[in-house]
Amino acid sequence: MAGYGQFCPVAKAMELLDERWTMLVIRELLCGSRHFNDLRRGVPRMSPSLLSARLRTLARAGVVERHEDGKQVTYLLSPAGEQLRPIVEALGQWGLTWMPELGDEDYDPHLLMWDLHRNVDLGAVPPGRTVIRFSFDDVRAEDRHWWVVITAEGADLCSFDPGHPVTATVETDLRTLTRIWRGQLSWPQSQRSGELQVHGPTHVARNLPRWFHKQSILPPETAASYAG
Amino acid sequence: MAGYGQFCPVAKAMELLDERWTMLVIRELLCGSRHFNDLRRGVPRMSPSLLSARLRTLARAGVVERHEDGKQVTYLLSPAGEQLRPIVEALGQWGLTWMPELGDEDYDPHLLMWDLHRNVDLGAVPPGRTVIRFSFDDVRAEDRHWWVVITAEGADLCSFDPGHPVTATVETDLRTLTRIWRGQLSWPQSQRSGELQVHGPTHVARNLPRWFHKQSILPPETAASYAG
DNA sequence: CAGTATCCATTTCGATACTG
DNA sequence: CAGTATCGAAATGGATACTG
Repeated sequence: MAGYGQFCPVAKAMELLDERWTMLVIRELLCGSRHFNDLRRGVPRMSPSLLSARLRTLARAGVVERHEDGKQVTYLLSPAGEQLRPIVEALGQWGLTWMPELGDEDYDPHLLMWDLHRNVDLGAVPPGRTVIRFSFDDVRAEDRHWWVVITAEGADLCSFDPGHPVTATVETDLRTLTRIWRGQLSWPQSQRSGELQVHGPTHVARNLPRWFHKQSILPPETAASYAG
Repeated sequence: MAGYGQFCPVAKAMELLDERWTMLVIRELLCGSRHFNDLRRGVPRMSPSLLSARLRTLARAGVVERHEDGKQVTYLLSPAGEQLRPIVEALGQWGLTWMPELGDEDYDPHLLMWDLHRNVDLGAVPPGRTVIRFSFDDVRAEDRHWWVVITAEGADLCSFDPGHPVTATVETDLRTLTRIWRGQLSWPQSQRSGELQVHGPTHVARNLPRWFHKQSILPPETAASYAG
């Protein structure tokens, strides 16, 4: 894609940032994804070659730093990339306010659970192992059940029964949990209406909403402690 | 172009905003352009059909309002569009800081003079008619000379001699004035180095930098008073 | 002034398969 | 794990001319 041929700094910024997927890759990096396959999970509809191309472009532009530590490849935002954080947050806030409608395509249990599990507030969850099963009654069998396994080390996401005893079960539909997660609906509200039910010990049912709490976009230090 | 298939508000915002040219059209509207051909002057490399398509998309999304007053068609930002102002400003600041390099393609006397003339601080210019001629010694003859005619009513831009007596002449090269205008170089600095010369009465030479002063992005009321 | 219409070159992207 | 390779379909948009 050609540039805009304008000296305007907005134009120069958008030459880089308005390419398809680019802002979402940056969002993933802001959320703490550091490795190629982590990033892929955040943008699963993006082909790996395109993700690779975008990362190269961002690195060339000085927004992303690519580090090779032996076999391990790590992508980090440079200071320039880090300074996009308030912009990405503002775009998210704007999107939530002014483009609140979702299409059928936008509901995705993989993406939802991936985002939920990486926003577990480890400090809020009781010590020991906690296993929460999520079940979506309106999703095809294959993607219906999810397990979030929380220990002091972090939170893991499974799409199959990991075998540990389940602490509590959340039964709902994909739209409801998505709307809660986007901040358009509250947990208690949806529990009262019956759209979402938590089965398990009372204290768990009461506190669970606090365990999954979307930080707007996690600062990198915080995100690092979640790496799993 | 298909959407992203993500519930993330950033993704929903970018589905609209990351299409090529879209942010520049919004920038133009933020600067106070209200009519099709005004907008074209701000994005001259965009084909009219594409501009038309983008305006339609933005109107459908509720970011732009299209008003027909008789034959006159006016485009205005809706509240949703207006709330993009801080984002566009932040993108400009980010672009200036982190993508400061310009390519040869980015230097454009038309665009520069168009932007300069619409940022004249009418209150700072002495009463009566003031005519400033700008001459770029490194631009092909056709686009070398520009006249900015300032009266109480507003500032007009001519690419031909309008015939009025010239109050002062600015001689420089396109790169220098572009860099000044982007805030990467100061007027006095470039005058000292000789890259820019103002020929005319001393008080004019001294004050002229204050007459052209880029407001980051003009609020609409202010912009309206410049419409001409 | 405010756009439409047309048309094709180019780009871009998605899908899929494959590799060290 | 971290990508590359390939390929074709789709769409994107640039150029130009034209209209009420």
